[in-house]
Amino acid sequence: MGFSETMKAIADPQRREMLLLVKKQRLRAGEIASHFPNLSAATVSYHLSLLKKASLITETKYKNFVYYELNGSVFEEIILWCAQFTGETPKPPKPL
Amino acid sequence: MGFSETMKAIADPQRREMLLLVKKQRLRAGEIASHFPNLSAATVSYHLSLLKKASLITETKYKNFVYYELNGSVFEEIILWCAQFTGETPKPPKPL
DNA sequence: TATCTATTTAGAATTATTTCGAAATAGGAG
DNA sequence: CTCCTATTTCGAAATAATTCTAAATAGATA
Repeated sequence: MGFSETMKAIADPQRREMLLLVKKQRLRAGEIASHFPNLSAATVSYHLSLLKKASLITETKYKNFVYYELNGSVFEEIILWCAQFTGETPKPPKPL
Repeated sequence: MGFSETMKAIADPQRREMLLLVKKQRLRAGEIASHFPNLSAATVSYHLSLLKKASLITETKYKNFVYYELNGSVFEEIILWCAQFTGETPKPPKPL
């Protein structure tokens, strides 16, 4: 997926919370959903599908469970993109 | 502003293009708008206001012009946030 | 096979974002 | 003071994102 979709996925605080959950350990969809008592399982599934489309997580099916885990490599691309905006010539503020 | 607003601001490709423009040099709102022939000046002003609320750019008023320039420091915060998801224990994929 | 559990998909309602044209603001020029 | 230029704000229309319930899917178990 493209950079826009990745950033959009990360822009949502509930999806960021999901990333933190699967960072610690591989989890089933239902275990993730149970961390969000105010969301339906269908809504959590929707958010997970966005994270998966953005390659931020991967899924593995086993028995009738779906396991999700983090894919850390995409974050390195984001870091590279951000780095072009940091540190470059501290630019003394010239008068207009 | 919060992290969500910052990421949401960056998630839009037109706003990212604006960031690249003001990275090179401080520009007036009208100069930025002229890089987007398919957008009205009002729309560009709206996007710039989002970037400003996210502290990704700063504005300076002089005569009846408004100058925008990049604020690189926010990108360092994004990099720090992303770094927590990279490199941590390459995690051999265990069987389920 | 019939049924149960885990999860996703479909469809609809709600809310948020993007965009425009028109009007408002602000400062400079005549 | 009056007009002009640069930019933003307002209000409305179009588009996209989020959420739900209900139905569908898939695999396990009795």
